Amino acid sequence: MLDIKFIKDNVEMMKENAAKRNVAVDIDKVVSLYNRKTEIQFELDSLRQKRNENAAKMKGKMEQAERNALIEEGKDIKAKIAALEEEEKKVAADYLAEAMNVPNLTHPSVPVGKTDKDSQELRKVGTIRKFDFEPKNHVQLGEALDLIDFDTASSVSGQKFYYLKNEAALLELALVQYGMQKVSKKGFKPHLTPDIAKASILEGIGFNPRGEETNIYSIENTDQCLVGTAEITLGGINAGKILNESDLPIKMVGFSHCFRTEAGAAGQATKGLYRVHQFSKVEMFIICKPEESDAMLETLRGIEEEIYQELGIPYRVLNVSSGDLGNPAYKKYDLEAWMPGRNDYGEITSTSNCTDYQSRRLNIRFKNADGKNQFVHMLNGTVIAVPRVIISIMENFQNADGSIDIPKVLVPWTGFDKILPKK
RNA sequence: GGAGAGAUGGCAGAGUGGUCGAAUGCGGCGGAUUCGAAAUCCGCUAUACGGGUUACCGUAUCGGGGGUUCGAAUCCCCCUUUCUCCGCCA
Repeated sequence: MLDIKFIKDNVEMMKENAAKRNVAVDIDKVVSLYNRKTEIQFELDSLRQKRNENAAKMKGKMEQAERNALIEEGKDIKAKIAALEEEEKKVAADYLAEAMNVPNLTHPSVPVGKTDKDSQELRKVGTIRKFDFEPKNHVQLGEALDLIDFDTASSVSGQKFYYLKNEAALLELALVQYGMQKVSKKGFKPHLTPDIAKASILEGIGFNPRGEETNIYSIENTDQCLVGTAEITLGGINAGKILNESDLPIKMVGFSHCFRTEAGAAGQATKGLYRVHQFSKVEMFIICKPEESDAMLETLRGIEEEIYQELGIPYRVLNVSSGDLGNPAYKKYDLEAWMPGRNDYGEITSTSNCTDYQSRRLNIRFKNADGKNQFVHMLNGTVIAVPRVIISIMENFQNADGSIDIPKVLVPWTGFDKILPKK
């Protein structure tokens, strides 16, 4: 959601922006619905003023005939208000439905393009290993080392679920510990978050919890959903609040399970742990003043890079193209890790500056130096998306004898430095 | 899951149909007093939207939604949520 006044004043620019981002939205319709809504509100206000004045006249004692006349007038006003309110409701709903589809503005440095292929590679970090043996992918390794069980999970839970077993189970916990410790030492307050949130919060963050295209599991007979990311519950913490300027920036790091229906996603590119219905994730979230958000995005990207350098996983940094940003993001960086099983890079983190797009929907503001309430800027970034990091570790650090090396920084949390072949 | 009691401004807390955007206290801001401070006294002290675009005016908001009424913080219905007690449970 953007400031409607800004949209009204920049109709052409908003149309170009939506086109650039591959978003079908009727800007003219948004503006005309808003104008009609304002007209109706003005009429309603005048009618209500009349009603209030009419009622005020009846406060004291008066002739019954005079009172009856006023009551008749009041009834007449009441009917007019009711009719207009009906129309207002309809127009307001239509307006909101269309306005919600307007994407955020786009940072000037974002490469224009339709898909992820148009994203700009900023740099590659780390050395891609040349194997002197035939490397296995993580599915093969997982089976050989008794680390991952897809078959049992599919009979117990359904396809695209998995059991992590033995060292892999401990590796998940180690990654979560490592991520939470690492980032909380940088001033991010650690949170364990609910895995369920209300649909209204999902919408505020920019997810669409309903409809055929949705990637969200909803809970039958409630207005609650399984979260797709802790971004939802971390962002929801301050919904409706007016924050003090001195409290900003607010930096949080949260752990949650993430649930995604992944409707229609299947095939070789998403096999194994790469795209699953449930996974664990550590996520950063920042609420800050508007002028700080550009720099905060670089901070988040920097932390992500530091982590993958420490883990020793080769990666590249992408400046995500306009068509692949999603509605809330103003600018987004993805880190893609080298995954030998794909013989390609695969997305491992994503950090976005959503400016005031989410804060408008969630109504999160701060009182600025002039005493005015201003919308905050909100950003998020992945620390550890557990299954994809496990893929990267298993595939990059496998040895000819079938064992897998554990990155040094994780050893304090795993308690072992190697996963050995089972007898 | 059952029973009961609540939800009012930054906080505490009055208010059971029109004189209530809301008493009073605390807190906050400004001023008086003082060499200065404390104490005391006086005044001000919610948000959003819309119109004048300055000192103003209007509308809405007393947990949320719906209803009754000429008129609702106040009456009715539904929901949410908090507390207390009981049950169940890791």
